[in-house]
Amino acid sequence: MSEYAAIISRCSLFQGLSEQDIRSLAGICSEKKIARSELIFVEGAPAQGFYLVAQGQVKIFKSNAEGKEIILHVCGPVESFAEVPVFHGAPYPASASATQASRLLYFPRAELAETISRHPTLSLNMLANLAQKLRRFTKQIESLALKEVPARLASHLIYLTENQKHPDRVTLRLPKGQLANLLGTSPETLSRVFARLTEAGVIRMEGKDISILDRDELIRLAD
Amino acid sequence: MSEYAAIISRCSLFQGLSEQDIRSLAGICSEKKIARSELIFVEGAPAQGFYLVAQGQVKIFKSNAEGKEIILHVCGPVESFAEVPVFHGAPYPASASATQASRLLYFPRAELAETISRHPTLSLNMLANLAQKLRRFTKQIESLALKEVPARLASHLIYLTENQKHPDRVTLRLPKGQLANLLGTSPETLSRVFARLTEAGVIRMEGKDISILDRDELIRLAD
DNA sequence: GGAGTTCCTTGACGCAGGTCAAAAACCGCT
DNA sequence: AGCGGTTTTTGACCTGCGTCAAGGAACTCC
Repeated sequence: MSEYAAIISRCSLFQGLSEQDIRSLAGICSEKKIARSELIFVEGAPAQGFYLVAQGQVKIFKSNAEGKEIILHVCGPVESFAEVPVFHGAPYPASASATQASRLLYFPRAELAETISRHPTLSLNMLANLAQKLRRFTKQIESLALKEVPARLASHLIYLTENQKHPDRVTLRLPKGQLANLLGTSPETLSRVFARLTEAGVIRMEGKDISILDRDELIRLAD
Repeated sequence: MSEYAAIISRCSLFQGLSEQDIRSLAGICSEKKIARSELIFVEGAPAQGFYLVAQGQVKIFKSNAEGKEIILHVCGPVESFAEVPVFHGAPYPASASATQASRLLYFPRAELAETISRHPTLSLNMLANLAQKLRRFTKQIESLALKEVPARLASHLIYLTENQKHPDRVTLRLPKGQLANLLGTSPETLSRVFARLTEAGVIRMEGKDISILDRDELIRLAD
């Protein structure tokens, strides 16, 4: 099995496809190497396909004229992004750039369309995938509109501990400044909130490694 | 053609289906009458199907313990909501209630699954539909995180004028207090911002009817 | 080892907007 | 027309957090 096929077969989008289908997808896609902090596409650019992260990490974000940015999503290996524009010729609704040097697989829209229509499984996977993203956005909107920064941070920390071996220890996969953008706040404010949580004995920080000392309190803070 | 079939055939989800399919869908669904401000479902409740608005208006929202709420979406006639849970047994991610007395068509998940898998067109419609909603959420997140209230209101007003006959006149379909929830602010703040815009000669208000006097300025304010 | 970079923290300050309270306008009903 | 209920407006007050500025800390590259 080719390396591309191996990556593709591990992506949730393509679960349940035959080995032959995977091979044909591997034939369709092309590889892109992206340097750290390089732009992959900008909001408003015409969209011709979607991406799958093979290695590295990518952020999807919006920014305004003053350079303030909000991160919508962070994608690691075997996650896909920019599927949305595939379904109506519209331009990308947000920008993407690499937070680490990355290797991506790119699937052009045109070649993909045929595969999708031939495979009900694939449509259903994509539906589940989009539905999942909608849920996450829902949570993010709720956070921004209804919670203040300490609650947002608390629920993010709890979220990070979920689906993970050790329940009381997390490692941030993002620099703190970027985490601030993800939570819709400023680095300064985030730093202060971290300090307060440490002060209160709820967490302990060593660089990007965080220990949860009082999970119950964290849950209470998250609302 | 039955009344249900007529409504179903006007919904974007079901475009391109045969008349016979529409009839079979009409057979699947059931009608629910909902009084103004009645709850349709609450966040966290198990989800067994999705809805289509036949008459009236429904809001999808989240609220926290203190009763603060953020409106995620407002649906009018021939719009569908709560499609997301159809694709994974998960509970509703938000609550829904009627902002006006409404009649809804309800499609149970189980009966629907069969129809979906039989109709690639339907999957593609749903994909387009979900993609559309993702775009809207993207905008909402951007608004909340990157813009202040006047900019949010300005872009909402501009949005309302789009897809509409008269470009300089809009009628709010929501009470102002609810609009505040949609924009992620309080009725008091919204009222003040409206007053400032009127003062500045950008708009004129007569109850729920708003005239745009200076569209360019509104666009500038929206960022 | 020193000189940039990039990232993080801390302090001081100001303001957008949330909250509380009360008045005013509006609405459907009888 | 008048009444009880919502909805909207206005004023006064207060606070969370964004911003500016400056100092550390950690990492990379000669």
